[in-house]
Amino acid sequence: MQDAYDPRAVEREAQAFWESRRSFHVAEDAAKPKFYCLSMFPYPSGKLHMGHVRNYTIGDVLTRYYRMRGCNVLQPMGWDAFGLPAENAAMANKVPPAKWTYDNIAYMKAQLKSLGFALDWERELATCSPDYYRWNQWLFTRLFQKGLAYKKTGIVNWDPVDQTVLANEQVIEGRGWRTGALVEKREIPMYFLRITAYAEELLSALDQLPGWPEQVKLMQKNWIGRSEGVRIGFEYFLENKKQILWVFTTRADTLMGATFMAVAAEHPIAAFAAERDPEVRAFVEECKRGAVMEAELAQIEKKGVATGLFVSHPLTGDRIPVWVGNYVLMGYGEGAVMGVPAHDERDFAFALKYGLPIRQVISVRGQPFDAKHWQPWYEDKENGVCVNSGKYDALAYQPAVDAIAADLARKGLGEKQVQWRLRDWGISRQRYWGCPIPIVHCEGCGDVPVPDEALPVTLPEHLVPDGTGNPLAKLPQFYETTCPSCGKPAKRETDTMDTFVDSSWYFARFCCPGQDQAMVDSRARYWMPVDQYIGGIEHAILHLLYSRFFQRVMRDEGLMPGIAEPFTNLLTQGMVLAESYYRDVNGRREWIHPSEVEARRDEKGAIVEAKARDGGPVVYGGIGTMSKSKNNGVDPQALIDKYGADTARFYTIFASPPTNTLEWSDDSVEGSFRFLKRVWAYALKQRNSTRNETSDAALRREIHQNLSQADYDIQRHQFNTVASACMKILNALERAEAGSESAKEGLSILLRLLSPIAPHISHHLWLELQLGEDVMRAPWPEPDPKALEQDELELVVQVNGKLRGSILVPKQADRATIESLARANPNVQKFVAGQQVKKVVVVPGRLVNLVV
RNA sequence: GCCGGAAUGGCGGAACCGGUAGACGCAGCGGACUCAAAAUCCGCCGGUGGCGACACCAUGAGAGUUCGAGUCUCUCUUCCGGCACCA
Repeated sequence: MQDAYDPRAVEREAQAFWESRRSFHVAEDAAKPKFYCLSMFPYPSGKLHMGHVRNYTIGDVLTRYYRMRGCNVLQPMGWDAFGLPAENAAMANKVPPAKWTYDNIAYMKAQLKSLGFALDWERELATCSPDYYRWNQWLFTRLFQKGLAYKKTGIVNWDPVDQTVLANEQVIEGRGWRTGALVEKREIPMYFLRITAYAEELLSALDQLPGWPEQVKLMQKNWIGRSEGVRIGFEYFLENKKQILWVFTTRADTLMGATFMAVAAEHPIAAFAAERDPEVRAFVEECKRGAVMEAELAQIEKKGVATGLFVSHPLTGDRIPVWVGNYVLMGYGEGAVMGVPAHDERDFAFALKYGLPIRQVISVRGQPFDAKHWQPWYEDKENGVCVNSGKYDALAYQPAVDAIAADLARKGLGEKQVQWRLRDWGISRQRYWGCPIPIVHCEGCGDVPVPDEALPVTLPEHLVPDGTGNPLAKLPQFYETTCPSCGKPAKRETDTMDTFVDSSWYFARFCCPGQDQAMVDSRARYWMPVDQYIGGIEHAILHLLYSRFFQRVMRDEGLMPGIAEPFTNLLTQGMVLAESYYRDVNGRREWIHPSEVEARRDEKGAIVEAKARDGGPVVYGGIGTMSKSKNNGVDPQALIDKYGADTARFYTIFASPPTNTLEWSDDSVEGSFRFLKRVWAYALKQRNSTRNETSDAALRREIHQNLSQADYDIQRHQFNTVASACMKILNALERAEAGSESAKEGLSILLRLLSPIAPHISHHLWLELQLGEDVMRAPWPEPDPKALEQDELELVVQVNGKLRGSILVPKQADRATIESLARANPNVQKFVAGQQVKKVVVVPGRLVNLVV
């Protein structure tokens, strides 16, 4: 055994041991409980970043823990390999996205191996491989035939200079990222997946997911957004033909207060009015500029223009003006809303701005209406009753809604309706580096899905995009084809799928390596659902919702009968954050890596001034996620090279609990390395000491107390305190005599506790001290209840809730004994002196509180 | 703007159910070893007052519930994540 801890040698040796024994390979085994532990697969962006190291270390800790607990654990790894960054890199370096992606995969795979993760590499997959994406295509054609995939128009960001569709990320302050041109909205035909058909189930099933964080379930619930309301029709005449403008509202009780209508700029009424009225046309045009992001739309100034059209109120027949409003979303409800200024904050502001009438129809506690001191009565469904509403006066919320809905129904101008916020999932992307949508457009037959025997539609891998549209659309060899139905010349669809499609079912594919006849096979029914899924909180809504949707789609295709939910337990890892700095170069931000910046801070730690190493001043860009675009990523490779994988793993676990954000700090890594060196040194000391049979009760108590706590902590996924427990056990061992039987037991416990976090050093020392053959296969240590027993307990004594002393009491002491011991404490007497004790609170095993 | 989350020493964090606030570690300070440095080891380490025993203050701000609040309730502030074409 080497005197000094040499992580490189230890890690090379342990990894060779695992490799030679295929230690991480697993197969279906009916004799053991299965445990499918999955971390979100990475996008092969180039190198691993700290978020990956954190994510996969957490997964590996659980994998190794459950193995030691006797489970058959599957932990696979793959690559979410399609996506925009590959195209950007291609443009920058003139290299095809395929080559860039495969090179990155090779590099990152080597990095993952060097970190010693217990991954079954025999199941590796990449979503850009035809073996994988052909099943995207296969499933899509099934959904298309069922009507669960369909075509309609969708709105995209359009760069008028590059003549290309931009991702939201490529729109910077309303302008194209490469051209700087003002971005426009454009409607184009796209394919959609009918996720709304599953809205009800996706919502109600959240209640049966006890293993998911409440936070994530709530976010999904709000995203799906079920609301009950009334669909109301407002009649109008257009060229002497009766038409109906439909709106949806959750506050039908305020219908009598509707004084205007607002429609989205994309609404047919707006288009009609724009044809006749230049002012409306100009406004609609204005609405078309700018990006499509909801976050942006929600923050713009609320503006509108009157269309000159009027509708009639379905109950009173009053004439109501129709406006176009830039705050009305075409994608939600009917793309039109009724304006009730007195009882909606946004309508109120709109009415004040444009001088529209405000009519109070709900009253809370009889307060009179007063525009100057308007309160959001609207919110108060509990206490409000109808006023100024004719026959509905004095009705509360629900009776008013019921009565109004019934009256509307009688006229054919309304019905109760359930409305969802969730929209169907537009999957078409006008991009090259993605899974081709398997559709052929035929003049005679329309949109024809590619038949199974012609799948996959293979993506050519040699193209280099240039930023002006999809190169597939310029490649006749790709798009020129014949119709599968009639055989005549036809054009292949050149859009590719949203990469979220790829990641919505990869977990099932991991179960079925080598299967080339089907999307998944019976092995998926053994492994699925995933028992523990681990990934960033930023995926709380979209990725997880799409996966839940896909699992149901696969269930309904008969691929995995009865399995509705893909992930039984979910751990949402916090993000790894770092500071960022930039300087302005010709109006653009040039991001400077934090390691190149020296910052001056005030006494509270806030940054007051920052300078780049080359001397120029830089602007503090705030703390945020590590990202390429902000050039603030910390390369874990440097960490591994300097300290080894075990230190990198131990640090990420120890630095903070997994669900917290982790603010990167180089300083703290040193302590983790120091700890591992001390473990090494202690093991050496124990190996060289003379053995004896002594049992050390105090040492055993301390070790088993920490073990017991660590076991609880690992089960509740608070891994940072498991690492702390390892340190505490080592501290205890170092204080005690090294040759005793208890010290030997303590080291054996320490190495097993440490092995999921720092597996290489644990593996090495386990062998070196002849504690067993392979620590990975050793049983997880159990706390010994006998070691935890104590004859005397220390109780805290408080007077009026303030700590005044402590007492030592026998374990079996009764209340009276404890109370008299507490009163006898001198410091307690000082504070009780001369006052009457009104009450004594005794918390067994903890404290006594005297109330005076 | 909407939805979700977080806030505890100089820093990361601990405190499981409402019961000793600051475990464990980092940084810092003092010391040992050394010609010296690194490494290692020992000690101190929230603030104020006090020689000291100890006392008072302190968990983003303000209120409330309680014998007792970092933990529960309400209001607010700041920061982080998501908002449907980044993955």
